[in-house]
Amino acid sequence: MPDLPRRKAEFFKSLGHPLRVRVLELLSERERTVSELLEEVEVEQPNLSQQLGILRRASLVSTRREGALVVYSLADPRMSQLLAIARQLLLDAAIAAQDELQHA
Amino acid sequence: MPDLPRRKAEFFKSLGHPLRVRVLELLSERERTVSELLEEVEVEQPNLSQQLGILRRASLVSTRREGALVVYSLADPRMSQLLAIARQLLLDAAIAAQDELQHA
DNA sequence: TCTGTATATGATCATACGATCATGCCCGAT
DNA sequence: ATCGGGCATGATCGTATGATCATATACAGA
Repeated sequence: MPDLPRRKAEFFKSLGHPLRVRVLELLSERERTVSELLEEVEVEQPNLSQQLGILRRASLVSTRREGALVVYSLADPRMSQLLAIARQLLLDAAIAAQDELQHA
Repeated sequence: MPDLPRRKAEFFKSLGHPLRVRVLELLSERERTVSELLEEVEVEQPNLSQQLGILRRASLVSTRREGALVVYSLADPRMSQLLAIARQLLLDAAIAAQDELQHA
């Protein structure tokens, strides 16, 4: 079990990109093929594929082939929880920032 | 509420560094002064301070001055939860990887 | 006010990351 | 067998990030 902080940082680093976060949120709803993802996320195909590769190598997502298509899904359902907590945290922080401004 | 995916990516990006993760985990236990942190984390002072600055600007930690010292603490207790989930996720992934090797 | 300790900031430089383009591979259909 | 769609990979290049060094600021005590 070597170097947990480092592994954890790798993990979070993989989450540190708007496109990758977007993909994970889409996959939180349901699994999708690459083409489906491609329709939702205004980027070029190689770019998406590159980012999917990063998520794959970080084991955040898993894939299976379905004929000519490749289906992506979350590797662990707790990823959804994690994203949800992050969302709440951010929303509350935003509200707090609002309040700051009000009282300034 | 502009650009939530982007903000979320910024958030995770802030977590994407071994030293910063380490600091957040130390702060999960209890608040600490910079010097206390410095004793635990084999890096030079300016380096630590730089990373603390990133955590501060991302509003992941808050600080207060105590005389000559500066005390750091988590800005939101849910950060601990989030780190805990990440830890579990990683541990399970590691175990799964082990099993793979066993059966290979 | 001067000094030392605690912490932060700026500059520099090497490395890592990501967008883009070109190309390669896999698969189903003809 | 070959052709076209669906996806992945490699190369290149601009930009962002982080380690390090030098220096600045804040504070306590003398």
